[in-house]
Amino acid sequence: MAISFTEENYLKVIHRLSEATSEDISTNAVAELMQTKAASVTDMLRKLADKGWVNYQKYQGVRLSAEGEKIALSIVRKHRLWEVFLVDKMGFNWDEVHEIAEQLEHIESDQLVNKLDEYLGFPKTDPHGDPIPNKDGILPELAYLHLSDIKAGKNCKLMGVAQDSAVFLQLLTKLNLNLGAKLDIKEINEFDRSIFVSINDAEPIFISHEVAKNILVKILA
Amino acid sequence: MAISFTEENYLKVIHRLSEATSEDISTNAVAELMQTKAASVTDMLRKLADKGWVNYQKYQGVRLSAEGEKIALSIVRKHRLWEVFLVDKMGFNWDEVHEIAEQLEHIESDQLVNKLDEYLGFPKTDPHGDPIPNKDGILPELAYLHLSDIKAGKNCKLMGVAQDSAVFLQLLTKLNLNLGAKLDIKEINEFDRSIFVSINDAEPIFISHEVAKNILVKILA
DNA sequence: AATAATTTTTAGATTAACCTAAAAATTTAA
DNA sequence: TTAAATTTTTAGGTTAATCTAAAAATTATT
Repeated sequence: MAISFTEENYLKVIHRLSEATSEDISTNAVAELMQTKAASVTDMLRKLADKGWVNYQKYQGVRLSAEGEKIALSIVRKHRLWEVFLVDKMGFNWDEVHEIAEQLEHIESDQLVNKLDEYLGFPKTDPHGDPIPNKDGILPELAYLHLSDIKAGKNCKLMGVAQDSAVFLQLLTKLNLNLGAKLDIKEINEFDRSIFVSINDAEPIFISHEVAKNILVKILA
Repeated sequence: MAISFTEENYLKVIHRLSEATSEDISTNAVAELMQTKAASVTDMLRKLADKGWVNYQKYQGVRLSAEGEKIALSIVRKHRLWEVFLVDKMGFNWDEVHEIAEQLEHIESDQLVNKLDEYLGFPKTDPHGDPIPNKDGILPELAYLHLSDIKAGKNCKLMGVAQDSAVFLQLLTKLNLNLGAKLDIKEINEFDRSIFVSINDAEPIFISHEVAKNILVKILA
């Protein structure tokens, strides 16, 4: 089924918003990222739902279907591969490539994308460190970051631990710091480098720098 | 002034048709190449004329303005550079690249085009042997053709001679065959391969095959 | 030169993507 | 748990690019 430029951009935006939350995406959130009006978004969501690329119930928000997810990931893949091309081969700086990649991501040719991937040496991330989905739409496992290295204001997800001593793991359990937990870093105290963080949107608590050093996270897009 | 995808394609098609003739381009000719209907072409020609990219009088056909020519050449440049990229760097065959280049030619970034040009080593022709305009829209000088090898019906321009014997050059002067002369080949006689040709739009005269062999020309765009 | 054939243009619709303004549903707050 | 605020949808239009059918202009033919 044919897809337009605009439809691709909507799917991409819904995908981006979905990475930051597991909730349904609101019409207004899409409108803001698409730089358009809510009424236009409503029209488009109905159309995307008709085509089977999103699940949408009016007033209830939207999320990508499996098919829509696949399309969105292929656009992300193209965008990020072209960014690598622009920086590594064309000599652009990392901060100059976004707008050009926004255009290139719509070029239609699986053959080209796969040849480009090979030409670039199958890069795992784009110049901004964002992971590049492979040709099957799988995002590569990235090296995780230590929670202690994340800046205030970032959202991240708990992906692992750096030590598995019983006392440490028991402490994590007590604090509700389980695998997959969403961490919203509110503030980092200069004094003792302790972190004021909201876990799964609960009331923020303090975590010591020592604990944070041993928590592995990934930043949510 | 902003230009759409479709407008770019119209300019490109008008440019292509103009290369084959010095006459105004008909609505139907454009419609055929654009794979659209004459009525749609009429609408678009009016719009392109409003924007100053073509000279158009109804029922009289169309030709590119200087501004339109510049735009068309920049699209041709991008198309042909991307074709070189696809063949030389991506490993496509020369017969696989046209459709992809049709998409890539619309990517907007002078910086990218010029970096690509440099990356490819400033190629003079695309994989099909078509010349690539430089960044100023100038087509590189290609190896000239012998007038004796041009088909009837073609227009060309006298660019040089293949011998500089005095008697030959004197003959040319007598026939008004000077550098830069426009040659309109009306007919080629099968019997002695002599050519019936109009020089600078004057009444056609006969030129022997022997003379034609020593005249270098380029086909007019 | 008059008529026939062809080409081109006009007139009036259609589709995709957008808009504004008003109505309806949902969420928040009193 | 109503009322107020906010979000979302509907209704009705706009613009770019297209279409078909009919009218007008041009070109070709007798």
